[in-house]
Parts: sequence; C-alpha cells; structure tokens
Amino acid sequence: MPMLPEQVDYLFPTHPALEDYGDGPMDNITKAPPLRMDFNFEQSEVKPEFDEFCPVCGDKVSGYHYGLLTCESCKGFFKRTVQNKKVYTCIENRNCLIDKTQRKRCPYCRFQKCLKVGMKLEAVRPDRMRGGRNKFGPMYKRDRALKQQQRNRIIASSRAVSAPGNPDISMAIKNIQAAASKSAPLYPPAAVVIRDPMMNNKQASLMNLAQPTSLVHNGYPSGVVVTGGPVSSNNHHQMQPLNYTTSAMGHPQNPTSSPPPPPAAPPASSSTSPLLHSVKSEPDQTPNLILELMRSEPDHSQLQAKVAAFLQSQMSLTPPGDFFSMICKLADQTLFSFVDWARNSLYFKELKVEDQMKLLQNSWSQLLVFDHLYRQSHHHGDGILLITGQTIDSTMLPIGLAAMGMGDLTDQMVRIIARMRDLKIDHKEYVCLKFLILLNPDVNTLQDKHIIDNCQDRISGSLMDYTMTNYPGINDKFGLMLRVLPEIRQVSQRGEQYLYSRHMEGEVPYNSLLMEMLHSKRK
DNA sequence: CTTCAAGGCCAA
DNA sequence: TTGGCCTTGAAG
Repeated sequence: MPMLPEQVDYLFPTHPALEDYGDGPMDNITKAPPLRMDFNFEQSEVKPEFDEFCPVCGDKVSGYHYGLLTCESCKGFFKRTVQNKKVYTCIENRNCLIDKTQRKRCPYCRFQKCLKVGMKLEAVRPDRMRGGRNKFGPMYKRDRALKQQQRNRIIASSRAVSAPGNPDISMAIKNIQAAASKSAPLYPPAAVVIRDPMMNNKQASLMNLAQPTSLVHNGYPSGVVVTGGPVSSNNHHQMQPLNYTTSAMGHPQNPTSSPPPPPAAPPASSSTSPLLHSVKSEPDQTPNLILELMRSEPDHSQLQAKVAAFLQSQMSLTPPGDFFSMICKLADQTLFSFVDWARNSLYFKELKVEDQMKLLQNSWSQLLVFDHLYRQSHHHGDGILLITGQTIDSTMLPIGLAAMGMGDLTDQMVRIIARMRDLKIDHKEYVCLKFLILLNPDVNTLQDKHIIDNCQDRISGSLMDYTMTNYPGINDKFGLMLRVLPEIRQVSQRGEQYLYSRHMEGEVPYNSLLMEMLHSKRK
C-alpha cells in the first residue's frame, strides 16, 4: 500500500481501516474534461452534466458525492462504510478489479478504490444531518467550471489538429458518434488523475529526457518543443528519414514538405514490368490509386506542430512528471488526426456513417500502433520518436508493462520495427497499409461490406504493383508487408488491454476520444 | 424560489 | 448488503 498522505489524519482519524487508506489524491480531482463520443460539440451546454462514468466502478455518474462525481451505488456504499465504521478484508491480494459487475465481490478493494480516486471521508457527516450544503460546494462548482473549460479546450484543439481545408473534426466525430451511441453504450472514462508515487521520479526524469537536444526551443517554458512547423522546416531533421512526402505530382496541401525520397530500388527497373504500365503515373512509377490515397495525407509538418503545441498547452494542466498522462494525451491527439484523416479520405468518406464508425472502432488502435511503429522503423537515433518530433528514452517506456504481464509487448514491437525496417516500408506503402487497416471488410455487420471488399482489392492490387515495380530486389515484399498486419493487430489488442487496466485503476488522465474508442468496443 | 448533495428508506 | 429512489435543507 502506498504511503498515507498527511491529509488523512484530519479526515477521519478514528476510522479503523485507516492504516490501509490509499494515496488519496485529494486535490487531484479531475483534470477531466468529458468528451463523449455523442457529445454535442456545438451546444456543449445542452447536457454536459454527468455524462460520465464513476471512477470507482464505471457505472453511470449520478452527481457529486463525497468529493467527486460517482454513481449512486458507490455513493451509498461509501456512506454506509464510513457511517458504520465497517472493516472489510480482502480474501485475494488486495488488488481486486472493481467494475460495475464485480463491485459487490470485494468491499475491501471497493472502499480502497473509493479512497484512491479521492472520495472524501470528511464529507460524510458525523451528526448525520440531512440536507443543506457542505464546504465542498464551491469545489464542485470550480470542478464543473474546470470541466467545461477543458471540454472547450479539447474542442478547440481537435479543431486545430484537423486539416486546414476540413476544420470540423468535431462534426465528424459527432456524426460518427451519433451512430455509435445507438448501438454501443460507452464505458467509463476515469474522472480522476491518479498519480503513481512510485513512478513519479522516473517519470520526471523521463520528461526531462523528452527534450530533443538538437531542436530549437522556441522559448517555451518546459518540456515540449514545437518542431517541424511550416516555418521551421530546418528543425525537424529527426523526421527526415520518415519520407513524409507527397507524390511527385505535388500535393497542394504540402507546399513545404520535404522532397520525395528516392525509392530503395531504382525506378528504372519498372520498365521491365510492361503489364503494369497502364496503371502507372509516369514520373514516379506510382499507381494512380496510390497517388489518390496520398492526397488524403495530412501535412506532416503542420500536424507535428499542432500536436506539439497542444501538448505544450497541456503541460500546465498535467501534474509534473505525469508521463503516462502526457502519452495518453499525445495518443489522443494522434487519434483525432486519424479520425479526421479517415473522414476526408478516399473511399471512407463515401461510406455510411454507421460503417465508418464500425471501421474506426475496429482499427483505431491498430492505426496508432502502426503509425508509431512505422515512425520508429525510420528513426535511427536513440530513443523513441514521437509524432511531435521529440524523442524519449526508450528504456523508460516499459514501466508498468512488465508489472502487468506485458513485458514482452515491448519485445514484440521491437521485432516488428526491425521487420518493417528490413522491408524498407516507404511512405506510400505506409499510406496503403493504413487504408488496408482501416477498410477492413471483416468487421462485423457492415452494411456496405461489398464496397469495402472492393476497396481492399483495389488498394492491395495497387500496392502489389507498386512494390513489385519499385522494390524488385525485395522478394515478395508485398506479401511480407501484409504479414506484419496481424502482428500489428495483436500488439494493438494487447495495448488496449494495458490501457484498459490502467484506466480501471483510475490512471488514464482524462476523458478522451482514446477512452471512448477503448470502450466502444468492449460494450 | 431553485438547486443539489447530503442522509434515509426499503425491496430485492 | 446493495442500490435506486426519496426527503431534507443550506446556499445561491
């Protein structure tokens, strides 16, 4: 058990279970802007209230109870426990999972979790007086205001991250979510930031390491460095191996992007493949379909700068050294960019909203993993390269993974990166594979499965043409690339498990698209 | 007056 | 014992 915080002493000095109280993050409550998938972005005042989930068990929140938003049952449980000075014991290892279905199983762990998420003992009245208000009233009010503020901030940032010509990602998500809310109830985003005191030191040092020494600092106060923006193209040398480029036809959205990378194999060899000539665009031996797919690509420099700027804006809102929260926020922003990308991309944008929703729910984590691993496969320096262009110390990342029996997840990712590197997957292939991940015809109950089937075939065909033409030296590159995808899927599924575990421990920082996606599948 | 977070009640 | 619903009463 973590150390007792000083606050507990005056909170409830007489409670018999006191020595077991967790690290009650009393003042940590809720850096948690709700961002429901079916949230009304335009009219956020319509009903933002309690559209959240209990941080203890995930049930629906009924209001503020004893310091924070909880469900009715945990409110009652907490009240009974404190009023009656109940002492529970755990018959397991004091780490029982508390969720809506299992919360009755172990009152010991349930109460510990109540304390851990920040329910306040002193809000239970010793005199049992009814009605009225207590000293937490103003706090609830502040919290409400803070949530609203955060909500607005997220809306703003999601808009900022979206592509210049298509600024309304909110609308996209709203549309998609409207469909989702009919079918799949969404699960509990945590309302509370729980910091792991055991981790703070390591995390703090990690954040220090996160500053890429070679990048310009731009005068920001801490941590985040904005790189690779439209006017600082000389600062993103770390991204150069990424081959983030549009095709030779010159995409209008990418006026500042770096020059196209030479294919690993000489394009001249393509002339030996006369069968494919009819689908080739002459200048770079790329099938027209792939050039079309490339048009949907966001401008990387802008995306990088915007995500980095968002991260910077979040630094002040995140407890210092809370590395995990920052990574979640980073993933969240990346996810926003993927939703926006999908929404505006060839084929996908023509699909029914219900199908779009299902495809995104199926693929979001794979897209995140694939994007991340692709980036690493082109990164040859030390550490892990983030979408912002920063690098972090890779030795610090498996924190928590090993403890959850996922230590080999890192190994698996390293292996996949090595394979991707061997295969020399370039940016056009990356884009094709992204589409293949997104447009998965095997997702259940798709209305337009045949269309998606057809898209898969066309993209696969073009990708095969492209690899055979441009990488004749790599035997069956196409087939080998496709064989990476199941592994990506496996990693993403385990990643979701990991995220879910952290979430159930109340450690995922804020209600986010990330959490909504995570829960949309679990139902 | 309304709001809403306390405590209370009681069927399951 | 649980948890959904009810009653209360100070704050605004």
